[in-house]
Amino acid sequence: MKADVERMGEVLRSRNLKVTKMRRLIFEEILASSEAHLDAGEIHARLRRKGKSVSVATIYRALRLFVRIGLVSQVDFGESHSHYEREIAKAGHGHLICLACGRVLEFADERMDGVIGSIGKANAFALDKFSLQIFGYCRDCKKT
Amino acid sequence: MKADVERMGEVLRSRNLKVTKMRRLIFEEILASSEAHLDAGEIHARLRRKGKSVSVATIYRALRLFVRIGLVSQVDFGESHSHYEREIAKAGHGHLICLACGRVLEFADERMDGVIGSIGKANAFALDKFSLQIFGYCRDCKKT
DNA sequence: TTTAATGCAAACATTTTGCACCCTG
DNA sequence: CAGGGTGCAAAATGTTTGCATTAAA
Repeated sequence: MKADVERMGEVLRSRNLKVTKMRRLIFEEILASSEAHLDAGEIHARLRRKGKSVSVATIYRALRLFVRIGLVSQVDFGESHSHYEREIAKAGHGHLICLACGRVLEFADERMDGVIGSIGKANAFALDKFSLQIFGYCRDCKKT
Repeated sequence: MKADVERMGEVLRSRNLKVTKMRRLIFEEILASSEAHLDAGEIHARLRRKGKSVSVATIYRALRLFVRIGLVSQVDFGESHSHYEREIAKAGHGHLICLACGRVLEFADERMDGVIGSIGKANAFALDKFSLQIFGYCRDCKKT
């Protein structure tokens, strides 16, 4: 986690971008709540609760930047806003979203990469990334 | 296509919903431009161009309804708004999105369903649907 | 006729921008 | 101290809602 923040510094410096207090706070918040798949509003609320007041504009600017330089990835769970998580290298990584309680589970299945690679090849696409959301009902919710 | 519109009528009637002129126009527009993966604004613009003025509220209400009753599916290409396409039964259906020109290609790969089914099982999820977007550069754009 | 659907405009939610000021490098 | 970063508030998007009116069944 501390190492991640240091890496953030390196990545920023290597691009002549500044390592500011706000960027550190925002990035740390994403790391600290990796389970939660935070959205911009939630990041704002959590920082505020800790007495760190950061303007929403700064949060959105930082998030966009983090995504652009590959520190964070932007994910969509079928809502009207995006969520953000630390960029994960794991192969075949995606999310299972419960339609009842909203819970989000991560998964990683190496078979995905193979299938997606061949889909790309079949369509003459140079692949960059993919985004897979699986919707259903989680263990607890499917009972009811 | 005409058959599809009739099916729309049946589905609506079976739920005591009304088969209105506006709903027909909106649904026909989605069918007619199935390649285009229209968004709400585009549907509004196309209908207006044809001299059919439909309020945006009606378009959004119809789209939400169509999605709810399974006539249309809502897809997300990483933009700030949704696109809509006729609900497609094809197994393992997803989209390839070109990061340069924005072109959207559909694909269907039966292997996907197997992989996704086993991911669901492994996580005790009762699957409902999935959404897969693959981002990259299309044949034309990857050259440059 | 009765009930759902529509249009309009206002309200909302999310994200972006312009600009004066501030801080990191 | 130069140039990027921040805050604020206003604007831009995208979508939803309340309410009076219209049109299916």
